[in-house]
Amino acid sequence: MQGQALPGFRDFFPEELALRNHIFATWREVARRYGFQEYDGPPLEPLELYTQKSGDEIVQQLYSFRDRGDREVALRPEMTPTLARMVGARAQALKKPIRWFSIPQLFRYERQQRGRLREHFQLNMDIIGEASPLADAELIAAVIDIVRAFGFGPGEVQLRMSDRRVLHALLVAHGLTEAQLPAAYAAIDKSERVPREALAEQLEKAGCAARAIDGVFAVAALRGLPDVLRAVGAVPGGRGVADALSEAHAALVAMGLAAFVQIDLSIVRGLAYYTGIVFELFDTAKTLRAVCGGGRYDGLLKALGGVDLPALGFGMGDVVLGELLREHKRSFEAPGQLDAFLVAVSGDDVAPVLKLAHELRDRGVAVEYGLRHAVIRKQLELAVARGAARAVIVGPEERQAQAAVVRDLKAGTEEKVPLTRLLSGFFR
RNA sequence: GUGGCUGUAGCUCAAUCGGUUAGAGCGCUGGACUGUGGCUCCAGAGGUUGCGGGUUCGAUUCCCGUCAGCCACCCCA
Repeated sequence: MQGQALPGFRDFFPEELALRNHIFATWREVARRYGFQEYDGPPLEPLELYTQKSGDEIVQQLYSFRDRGDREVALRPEMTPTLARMVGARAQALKKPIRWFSIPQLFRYERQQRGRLREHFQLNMDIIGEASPLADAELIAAVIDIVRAFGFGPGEVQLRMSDRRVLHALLVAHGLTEAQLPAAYAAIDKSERVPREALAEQLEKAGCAARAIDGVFAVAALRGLPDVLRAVGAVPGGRGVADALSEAHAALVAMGLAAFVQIDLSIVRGLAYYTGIVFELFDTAKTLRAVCGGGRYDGLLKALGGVDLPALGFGMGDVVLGELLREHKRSFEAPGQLDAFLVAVSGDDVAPVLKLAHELRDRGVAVEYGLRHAVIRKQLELAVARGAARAVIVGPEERQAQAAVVRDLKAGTEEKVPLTRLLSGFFR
């Protein structure tokens, strides 16, 4: 063993890169359908870009170091600060709403687990400069269409959505103070995985009264728009706070995507900067981590020192998605298959095969041949192993006839084809 | 960063109570079938049993450390 890639980093063997490329191609295709433009930024950024608003504790999770120019730098853990800078630089000139996407490789220095490496690729789609809930619905629809494009239905994946404004109003109505809200959000976020007693204990430590704690669990248990609207309608200050959630949901219903969507107030999202609708996509078996998460972060661009524009976005990583695809055995057509493998019967046929191969390649046909002359059986073996659709056999008899024998390697049938036809239209 | 479980060939696994030369299937390479692949047969390559130390006459097996993977915590891209 010559050693391996660093912990949490991946080598991509051809089959694995084929899967990655398939994922990227699907992402780009859906982004194109939704009219998003692709952008990118540097993988290495100044450390302050991530510490200035997130606090120093995040440095623990960052892949950071001091470079030769004595600068504190970090491999990007997320794309949003870069996006904020780029948008800020041209905010005046860009027509709103801005619809951009990117597929950055992101880095995190933490112990790896399944679905969680130190590096991954993540589709980011963001809409900037639009406060309407239709923007939220637009992004959620894109998420759903991506998994649909991979062949998943509502029985396999579900998108769960909530709204920070609704959570805020309900929690305050239950007697929680602003200072207690982060603890409450954390408890709600974990309400499905962690026993209630343990969460109650943590809320007590945060200073929550017993009635408030019951309120937190009541809020976390709310499912479905009717129940949410009823809860909101019953509290003071609840008027209108669920309008955006209702409108976005109605838009998704209008698009015909209702079967994929659940209103679920246990969805919070960990990041503190979310200000409105938040959502996550899960496999229904719930054996994996969230496939995707996102939401509205209206104050973030300004906080990052940029322009004050409403914004929302989501991230979808290639690791969990890849596991989901593998788990459901979603196959795909491996690209780059050979159109033909040329076979030289005798040593005298090698030069004609080279000539034919190059002429075919000039015409865009994917062609390979044996790099050392061998018996026909060996050449055909290699042709099959390479996944060639056809073998083109050139021997003394065929050369005499200005033709070649084309063998269909799947069907096992053969036909004699004139060289002129091989070079014009037989393959493409 | 903390705790638990695991580690034998490229892959899936075997090896009696601690017993001497660590095996098998698949895959890979070569050969037989001599102008046609998948089948069959023959042969071969490939291992510091993750690594280091300890106990023992003897360690894949028992103990310690370390590294890596998995799981939980932390955290959530």
